[in-house]
Amino acid sequence: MAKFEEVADALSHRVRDGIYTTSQRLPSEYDLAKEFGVSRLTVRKAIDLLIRKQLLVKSPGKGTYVMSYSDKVESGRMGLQGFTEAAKAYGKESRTEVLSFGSLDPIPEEIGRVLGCDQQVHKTVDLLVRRRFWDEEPMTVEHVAICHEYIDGLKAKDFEGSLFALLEKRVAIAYSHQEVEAVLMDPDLAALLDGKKGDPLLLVHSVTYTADAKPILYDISYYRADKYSFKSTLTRDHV
Amino acid sequence: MAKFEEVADALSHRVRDGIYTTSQRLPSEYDLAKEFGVSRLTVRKAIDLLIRKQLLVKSPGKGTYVMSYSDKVESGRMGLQGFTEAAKAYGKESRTEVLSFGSLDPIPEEIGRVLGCDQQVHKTVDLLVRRRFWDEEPMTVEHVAICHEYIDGLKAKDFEGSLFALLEKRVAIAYSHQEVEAVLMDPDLAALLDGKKGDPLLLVHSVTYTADAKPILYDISYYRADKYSFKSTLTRDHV
DNA sequence: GTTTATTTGTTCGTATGTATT
DNA sequence: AAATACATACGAACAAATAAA
Repeated sequence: MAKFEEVADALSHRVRDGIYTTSQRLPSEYDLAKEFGVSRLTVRKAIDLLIRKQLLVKSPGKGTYVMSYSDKVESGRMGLQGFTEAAKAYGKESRTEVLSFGSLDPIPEEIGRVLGCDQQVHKTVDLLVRRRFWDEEPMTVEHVAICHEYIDGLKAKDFEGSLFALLEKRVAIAYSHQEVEAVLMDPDLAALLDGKKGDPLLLVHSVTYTADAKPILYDISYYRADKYSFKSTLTRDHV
Repeated sequence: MAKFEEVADALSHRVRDGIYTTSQRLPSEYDLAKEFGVSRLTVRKAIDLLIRKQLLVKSPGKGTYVMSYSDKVESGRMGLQGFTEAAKAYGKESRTEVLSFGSLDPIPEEIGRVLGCDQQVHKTVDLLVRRRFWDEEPMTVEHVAICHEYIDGLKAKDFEGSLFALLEKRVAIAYSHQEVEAVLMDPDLAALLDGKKGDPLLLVHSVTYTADAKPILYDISYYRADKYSFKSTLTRDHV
């Protein structure tokens, strides 16, 4: 582990242990550098990391403070993660049922455009449909269009766990663009999600990319609104 | 403007002008440092800024790449901003109607806890209810509980513009915790939002804080789902 | 109200380590 | 194995913002 990560670890433990608490000012960068026996730049990198993790905030000329947070688990605090990983973080059981898996042909126009099929001829895209349970209650139905190259050789049964964990054995996942809408349940979804027509749903479209900005998958998911919400922390960048 | 911001500006212009395009590798940090006549650290800071702004992505040992993005405007790309500011960024007209404004008494338990009224006796909280239009269509109804100290002396009429702009004259806004849910419209909201009972709505709770992590306001907003969605970019932090 | 001390912000130069091709 | 590119780390100095004397 790098030095600045060790310092960041020590600082975040102090926050969790209550040595530094919400709204309290941390020691100055000079003092922390002296205490940890590192340069001030290293302390600044450690603090930057904890700001990116949304644990601290800074104010020029004033100091560094612990960010307020609720006791509830917030998905945004942990960055991009899949359903299985989120469930584990909550200490909940999750289970996944593969409803269908196979080649997507023909490829719908929007999916083809987003996944870059126009730039690459003969590109194959697979469609995976899954239903996911949270503590044995049906929570979400997802349709995932995945570029074949990243899941070549895999079978339906292989997708019963975390898709992200599976993909990361083959490719570095970097980021997702996500859009959240509210819609109403139709009869098909009602049957799958144990609800009824007209119930509220969160509809989430997302596209996930590699570190060199190549698309990996296009996901359309429906979440039961009474069981799921999206949390995030937005910062005001003075740009 | 600092040097690293000038470099960041130049780089982002090159991205917008298509000199560097999606999935293309940028010149190395050394080369950019030489070209701009600055140290490599300055280039790294510029790149870091553009990564925070979600314009670039890096991969160790490989290089720096332009992040894929859609042509659509994304609120997440611009960080924390209010309705008025978002409308301006879209080039849309927005209008705000103040439905009510006055002291909130008694203060509901949850709001009091979040705004820190338990730590500070005799704290006053005001309630502001507004309806907001987007291109002359009713888009959202918001209930905002604001700590009185930040809006002392202001009148209902003062809240017809951007609340953030108003607050920033008095206090530095740093971040918001936000939660998005899907719910159904009730008759009261239907009348205000020009919809009907049972239409889908996005319900957003948010709490906004200062840079030293003190709460400023608690906001509960209802957005017409057919007119509004939340976009964000999540990154996979390898932590 | 001005000065002074504190704290964060910026920038350089330099060296070495690690990951990828 | 070598070249390239990013990652980490140190020391030093000055600038800018804030708060307290």
